[in-house]
Amino acid sequence: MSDAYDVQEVEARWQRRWEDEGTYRVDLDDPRPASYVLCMYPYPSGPAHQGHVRNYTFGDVLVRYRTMKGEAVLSPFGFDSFGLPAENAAIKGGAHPREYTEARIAELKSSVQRLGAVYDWRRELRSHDPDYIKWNQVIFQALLEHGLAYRANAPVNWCPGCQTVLANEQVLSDGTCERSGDVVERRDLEQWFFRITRYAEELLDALDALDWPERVKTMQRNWIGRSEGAQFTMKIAEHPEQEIEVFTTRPDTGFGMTYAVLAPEHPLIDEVTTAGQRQAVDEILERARRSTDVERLSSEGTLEKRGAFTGSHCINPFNGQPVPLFVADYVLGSYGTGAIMAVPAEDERDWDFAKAYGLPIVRTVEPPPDTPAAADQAAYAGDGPHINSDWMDGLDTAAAKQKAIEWLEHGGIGHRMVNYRLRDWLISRQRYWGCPIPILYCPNDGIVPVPTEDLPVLLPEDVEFRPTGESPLRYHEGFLHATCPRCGAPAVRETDTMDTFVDSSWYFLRFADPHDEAAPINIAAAHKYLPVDRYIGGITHAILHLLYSRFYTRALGDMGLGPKELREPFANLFCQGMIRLGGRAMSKSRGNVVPPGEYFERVGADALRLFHLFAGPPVEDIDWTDQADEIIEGCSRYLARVWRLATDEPAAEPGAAPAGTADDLRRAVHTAIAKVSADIERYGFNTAVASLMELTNTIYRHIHAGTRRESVDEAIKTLLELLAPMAPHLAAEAFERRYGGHVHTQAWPVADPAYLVADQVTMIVQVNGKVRDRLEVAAGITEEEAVERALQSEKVREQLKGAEPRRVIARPPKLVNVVA
RNA sequence: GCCCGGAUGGCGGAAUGGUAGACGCGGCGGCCUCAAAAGCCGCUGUCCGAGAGGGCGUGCGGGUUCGACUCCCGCUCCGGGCACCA
Repeated sequence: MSDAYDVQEVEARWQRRWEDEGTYRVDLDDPRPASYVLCMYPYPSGPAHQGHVRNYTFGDVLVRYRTMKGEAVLSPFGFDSFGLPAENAAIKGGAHPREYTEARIAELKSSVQRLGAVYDWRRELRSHDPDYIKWNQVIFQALLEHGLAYRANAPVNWCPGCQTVLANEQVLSDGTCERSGDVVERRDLEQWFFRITRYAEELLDALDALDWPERVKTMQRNWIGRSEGAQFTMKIAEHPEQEIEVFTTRPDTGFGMTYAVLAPEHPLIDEVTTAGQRQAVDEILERARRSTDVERLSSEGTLEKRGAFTGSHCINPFNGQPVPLFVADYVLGSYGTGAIMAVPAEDERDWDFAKAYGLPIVRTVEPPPDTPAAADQAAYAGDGPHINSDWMDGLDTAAAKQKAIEWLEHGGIGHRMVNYRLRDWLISRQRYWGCPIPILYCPNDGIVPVPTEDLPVLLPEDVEFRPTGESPLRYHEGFLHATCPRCGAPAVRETDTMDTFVDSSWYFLRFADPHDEAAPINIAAAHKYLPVDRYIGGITHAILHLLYSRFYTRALGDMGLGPKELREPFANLFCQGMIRLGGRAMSKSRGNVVPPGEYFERVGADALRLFHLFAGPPVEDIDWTDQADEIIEGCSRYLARVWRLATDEPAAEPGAAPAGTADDLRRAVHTAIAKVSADIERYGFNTAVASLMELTNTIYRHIHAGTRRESVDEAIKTLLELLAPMAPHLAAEAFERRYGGHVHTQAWPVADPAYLVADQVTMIVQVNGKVRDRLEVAAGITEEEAVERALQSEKVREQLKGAEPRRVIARPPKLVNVVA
């Protein structure tokens, strides 16, 4: 009888041992090849839920696997500890955000450790720590110095629920806040921005080479939204001294411009509006101001109310004709030049608008016959021969574009232009629980950065949270008042804090040397570990965090604060599927979490880990159904089966002859090594676990069949090694008891190709593509032999009924197909 | 509307164009036991058949191929992303 496996005792003991022995600590002078496996650092919302468990299990498998492969794996952990929930708790009368957050961190850290996931805890990092705040602020000032941070007045997204402005990336396409779900309002405010647009082109171009999920790359491409075209100026007929600038992707359709449109935010509106049109224009401006983005972007509603003639005209440079100048809210002030040439024949929106206002439509591209466009029922935006276009007539779209741009350039009217949808990153937040923006406002000197030696600017502790939701910093006299470091005058401190995505945009660089006192990033250390080799997290961060981090990595490198040649922070990205319960993503805010605690107690961390690895392909979402508990039981049963195998089976006789080289068991072992290794590399954890189960079944079958003890012993040893990354505690305990030594410091087994091929194989014999017989043949069977054996088969002869086969396809030794 | 994913037993899911359903869950049967639990062994897509065996079968309709879950064309449904960005 095997000793009972005391899950609680064994798991706690090994966890302590890995920590005490520093098994997973790495240092700069480590001679092993360095690598970096990282799970996205979490917002500490309390004890782990199954989503965390799944994420950290995947990461831990890779850390342990790569360690056994002989790498020095950097595996750090930290907490994205600033953020709104802590402040909301305080507003509701709870504890101070710091106490609240630190209590949640303790809970999460404890459940992560209980899972048996291994980290170099010396490197633990929390974004609300004074040290991290300081370096966050140092970076902010470097960005300011390099013109990458600036303050500007802009129409911004204001979330009434969160009582703060949001970045564009935090507003969903239906115009609601991604966090609170409230409808976002537009406000004109002075805010801090990071100039991410300076990197738009590079951020887009570099995507191609990244080993990331294609859909994440596509989402980023869409978000950056590059479009190529031309920008040119048009004279205003009634105001010859003024001109407007427009951007178009279709300069080839210039002869079809029958009107032009200014965005309601355009600075020239006042000047070009005639007295007679003043009222109509003002109504549009008023409407646009009042509108939320949702309404403004909605394609619903009558177009008649969405635009107005300004009374002025501009001159179409292509044909010299005056065309009416409108103002309409379908043109955005924040994209391109805030003004467009309108070509209704080749643009759907312009078509609708022209129809609504009775404006002329001139085709410049011949629509294909038998289309709504050919019947003058719709715009045609496709390719085709140009018409009504003088010197572009007959050209296709690409050639016409090229010629039009050259024409604009020669005439000094305009030039080639690339525009991006991406806007600068608005980082100000009117909240308390975030990193203070280290800026003073001086009546004499204006915007003055807090001197580096005065950093960090920390949050005052003695604050009062108002039920109005306003930031308490605005009312904290001690925080608010300061002295201008330049002129000594009384100055006022910036009370906005930074978006928490600023914190998460560089933490992975800080992890390389999180206690460096000289700089935010230790460049030598960062150079050694980065880019991250395996970055694992949810798809929810496809745009926000991952785009900002790519920007920050570049900006830091260019400013000399990070490795200059490091452009991409995450060489490989893996987005695990989420866990759903009741049809919705499992999350604390939805209140449908299944805490892992009871599983730790009942079956242990290993069984829960195995469940997450086995339940389905890691990229896919999984439903936490009633079956989950049964499968977890099954995983627990499987581990018990391995335990009995390791503790009941007699070990090999000392000095006995090595296991036979030709036996099936050894072949099964090496097949499993190859399969499990390849599966771990490609995140195929579910099939890796299946192969381990298969190997276990095979070992039992061999024991019952009386296979030599030495072969069985060898197989069990390899099984435990392969299992070690997935069920680290049981594998370690069983291995130590049976073989002595620490399984996690063993070398990862290597498959010997000699054992991957059997000498006898089952050959499939088909007649007309249907399996009719299976024959045992030598692996090296020749084509002629294979065909002969197949034709001799009783089953085949029955099927053929004496007829001669018309054709025989042989793929020895796997298959022969007889075509009758 | 546009762009991606996906659809396989009762369930989760496996399958470089070559035995569909690995592995597991659930179910059924057997062994062990006084009995149960645990464990071990076997069966488990579906229909016909006592059996041997055979028919059908990877969302639907076509096609390519000796051979298609896999490739191509056209749909249906589900999930996700984008959607006045000129």
